[in-house]
Amino acid sequence: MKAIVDCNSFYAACERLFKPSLHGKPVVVLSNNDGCIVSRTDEAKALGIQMAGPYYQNKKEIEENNVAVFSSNYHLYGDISKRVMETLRSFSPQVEVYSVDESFLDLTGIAADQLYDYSVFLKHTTELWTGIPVSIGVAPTKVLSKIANRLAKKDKQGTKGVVILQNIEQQMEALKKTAVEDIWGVGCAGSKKLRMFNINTAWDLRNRSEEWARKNLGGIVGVRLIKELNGMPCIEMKHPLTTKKMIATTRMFGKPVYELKELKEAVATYISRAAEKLRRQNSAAGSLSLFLMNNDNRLWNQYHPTSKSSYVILPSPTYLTHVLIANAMPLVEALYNKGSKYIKAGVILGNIIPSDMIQFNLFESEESAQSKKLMHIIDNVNFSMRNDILKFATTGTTKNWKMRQEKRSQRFTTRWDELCIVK
DNA sequence: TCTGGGGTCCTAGGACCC
DNA sequence: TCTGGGGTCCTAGGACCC
Repeated sequence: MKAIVDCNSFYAACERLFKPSLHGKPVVVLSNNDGCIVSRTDEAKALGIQMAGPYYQNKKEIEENNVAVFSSNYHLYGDISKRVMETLRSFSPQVEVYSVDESFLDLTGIAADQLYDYSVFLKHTTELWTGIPVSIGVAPTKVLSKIANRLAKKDKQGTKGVVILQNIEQQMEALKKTAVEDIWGVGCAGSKKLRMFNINTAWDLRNRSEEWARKNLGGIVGVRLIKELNGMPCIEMKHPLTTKKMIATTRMFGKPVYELKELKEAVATYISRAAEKLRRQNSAAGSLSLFLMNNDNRLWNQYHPTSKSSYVILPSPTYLTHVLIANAMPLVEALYNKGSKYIKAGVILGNIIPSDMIQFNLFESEESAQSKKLMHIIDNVNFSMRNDILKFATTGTTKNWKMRQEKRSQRFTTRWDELCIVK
């Protein structure tokens, strides 16, 4: 059996952790640039505040109801997430961290009649050790456990936050209660199609044949989904040490950018970030792609950005920040159009290989050994001091384009000077 | 005025090869 | 006049996830 453990309103819960006065009160957390609402407590949901809705559209509701608002504080959430995952690892030898706030656990070996008690104990321990409330779904497959989890979350009182789908009767009841759009793996396009076939619940879909799914539901993707709904595992637990196949850093600017110099600074900064992630997993990138997004074609106040992109295959895979920056700058120049109003940029590192598999070419100088040391020092200093104490000059010093985060809380757990003060 | 960021997987279609 | 079949690899783009 597989469990999915999902933190309830994770970002908002992290904020509450250090502001106990917010318990029982509505709280929302905003995306980068304070753009959208990305986390809401149950109290905020009850006020009708929509997930992923733009902040400014909900502002009135928020102010009238005294909703606490926070900008995203990724230092805090990342650190709390680690504590939660560490706790989960003491309950199962195989934990797959699926996202910042959820993990799959392999519960093979737990006796069927013990699953419920074990899950309840797991839930209580996690909440006791970390202060973050969680919901748990347990079932033979990942898709079914996601369905169980959703039901646990929806009815926290009735289920006590734990739902187990062991036998077919329990599964049938759960699937009948689940609309097709709420199935993990069925998105907007898929659900529209299913509704057209008069397939409205997960139970309806479960009873379709694999052949039908192959023809009408995206080939093998659909077949897998049907099997998983029928309790036959097709989506296996992922190995914890798998490395990323692409690494991206993309961001909206805090305010529009018109100058080439500023664009170059932003791109160089994003590359520094991406290269850090690359080195953290001991990889090198073989290609770099880059996009600039402008908002020149605004019609009737509509949000209609257009983006231009370009890429380069690197002469030899690398993890060196300055080499990546040097390769990217000509691309920025080529894409830049004077007079355009740029609102976003991004870099994506691809063709990723393990760094010890780099094949140096004939003309590689001894410089690379030096550079390797330099990267090591930069990463260590930046990791311990943070705030990019060491950086490349091309990343600029003014950063007019930096994102807005006007309501960010303290980084309570990762900075000495921002610790929580108890009177 | 104001609409996030970072990933994965799959498919179709083109280029190329023998 | 006649103009194959089968395979691989790569890229772009779509769909989906949190």
